[in-house]
Amino acid sequence: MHDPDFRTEPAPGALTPLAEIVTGWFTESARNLPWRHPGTTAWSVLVSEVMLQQTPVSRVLPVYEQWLGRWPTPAALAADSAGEAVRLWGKLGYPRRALRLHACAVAITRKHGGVVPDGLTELLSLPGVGEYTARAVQAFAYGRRAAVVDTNVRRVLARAVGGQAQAGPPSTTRDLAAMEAVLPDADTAAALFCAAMMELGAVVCTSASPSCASCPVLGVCAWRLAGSPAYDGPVARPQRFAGTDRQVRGLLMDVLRSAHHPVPQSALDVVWPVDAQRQRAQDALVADGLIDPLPDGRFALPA
DNA sequence: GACCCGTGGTT
DNA sequence: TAACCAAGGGT
Repeated sequence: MHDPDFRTEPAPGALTPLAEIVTGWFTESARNLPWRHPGTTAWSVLVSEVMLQQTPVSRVLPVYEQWLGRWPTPAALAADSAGEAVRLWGKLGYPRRALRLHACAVAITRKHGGVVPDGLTELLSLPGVGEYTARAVQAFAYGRRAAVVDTNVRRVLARAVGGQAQAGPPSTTRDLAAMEAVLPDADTAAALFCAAMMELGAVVCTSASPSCASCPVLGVCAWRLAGSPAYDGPVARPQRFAGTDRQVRGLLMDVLRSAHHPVPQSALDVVWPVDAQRQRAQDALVADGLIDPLPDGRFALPA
């Protein structure tokens, strides 16, 4: 079978209108972010991607600079302690990411000759590197064609292509297929498109109140062309924070980060009045490897 | 798929 | 002010 009208068949290697517009816009107006600078290493891309997981750019920037200033290579971080990685992580949140990034540095140093791998399987085997981060490294560090799908890309695809106000529940299979369908064929064009889609979602096609009036994709957006119908899909239930174990864990870690020496149990006990919950959180942090119980009964960041 | 894991700015 | 939101990953 073939298309009876050859003129509707895009030329091999040609970009879709969406890709054409988004990449053109990105080339003109991309934010100036340090991990996009020329000379950025694969390691610095990996560090930035992990830090940016669930954390806004503005809060990542200072910590990113500190981390790479101190640990410019995986070997440099691997030679330091996990506790220092956690301490310099500061208040970025989800400190297990710091622990995993340190474990990444060790694995890269020992198993990959100090070079961040570029294969999907090798990347996915690294601690803290999932479907998003692995492909982000392939695309942004190595310029490879990879379907990079984060929350921004999911939202832009849902609107511009799917005609929906919001993205449905995440599904790696569906999400990757949706991105593959519009991803340019060539390596460089594909990587640029991924970055452009993320940027559009982060800056223009935002979650709550998108700036459609200034959107470069307005003319081809399926959602706008459909009259901006309201979202009718499933609604995720909100997650609380106040009073949860996560808050208690955060308070405990703040004590350990601030103290530059081991602390006694009493220093941890003062952060939360509910003994059972505080103890549960503390035990979980020990199990996670974020707190190191010393033989003398005191506690410290991991060695 | 559901749930857990931090933190702080914005609405 | 409570809820929402931010370049996800692991179990």
